[in-house]
Amino acid sequence: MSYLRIGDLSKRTETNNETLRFYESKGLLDEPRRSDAGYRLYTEEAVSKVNFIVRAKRMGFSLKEVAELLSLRVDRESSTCGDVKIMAEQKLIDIDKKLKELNLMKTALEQITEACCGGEKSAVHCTILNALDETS
Amino acid sequence: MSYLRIGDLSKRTETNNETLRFYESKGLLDEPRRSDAGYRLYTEEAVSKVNFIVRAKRMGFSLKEVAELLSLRVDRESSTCGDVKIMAEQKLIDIDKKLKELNLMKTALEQITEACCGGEKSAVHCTILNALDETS
DNA sequence: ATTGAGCTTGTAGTAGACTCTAAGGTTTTA
DNA sequence: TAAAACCTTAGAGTCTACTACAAGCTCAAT
Repeated sequence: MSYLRIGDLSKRTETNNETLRFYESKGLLDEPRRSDAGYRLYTEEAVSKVNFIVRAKRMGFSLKEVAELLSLRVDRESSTCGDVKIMAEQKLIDIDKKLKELNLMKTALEQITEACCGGEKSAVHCTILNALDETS
Repeated sequence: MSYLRIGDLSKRTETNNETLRFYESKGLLDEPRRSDAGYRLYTEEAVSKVNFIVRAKRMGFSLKEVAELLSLRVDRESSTCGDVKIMAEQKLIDIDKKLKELNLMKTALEQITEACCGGEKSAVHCTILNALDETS
């Protein structure tokens, strides 16, 4: 099929051309193939990769952490297991922590919407902090 | 009971004095009572509030968004329901989205650790992007 | 009473992550 | 074929969120 130019890639990934070049300069994206004129030519793989970066950033991971996540690569033959496993497990711990905290916030927000209009709760004042207190 | 000085508060909240003053300057923290000498005197409520800020930031919310979350306040009497409810529901949508994405990442990471050492999968190369592909 | 830890304000500096501009070459479309 | 839309690099500028002084006051402990 046909290649993607930087503008095509940015349109499909909630980014823009400058950001994509910036990610490349930071090593998050591989240097792509170039056309004769020097235009960057991307494959579909780049779309997945950029979308992953965008999502991971939204989760609160820094670009450095995103780079680490992307670098997790198990090669069965070269058996680089040790390091990869330790790192993946650490990231799993981070993610579980985020999941717990998000779930708490969710419960708190649900209590607020409930307290708001016609809920059972008779809260005179309901804030997210009150709601969290009642949650824990 | 006794008050908390800024150092006490920072020690209990994964922050430091400068950051707390910065948050105050940005309106995330109310201006606290002052001692005769002008020292900031905090209550236990401030501990909850700062801890909430720290957690929400870790979830990828910007300070602006954290301020919005903190401002969600239902007063039964003044019934400011409409706005609060709309905003809380929007934040719930954001949080659900983050939860979904985190869970996907979690599954992917688990596949990587599994592919790593002795798992059933016969992946020659396993990266987080491959794992995510197989997940979806 | 004095030393050291802790607090004050104000201002400047930094790191991370973009974002924009300039000057110019390329490709597409009317 | 010429305008409009797209691409290039290099470098400067911006925004967010701190972080680090400087100069000085206060509090607790020896």
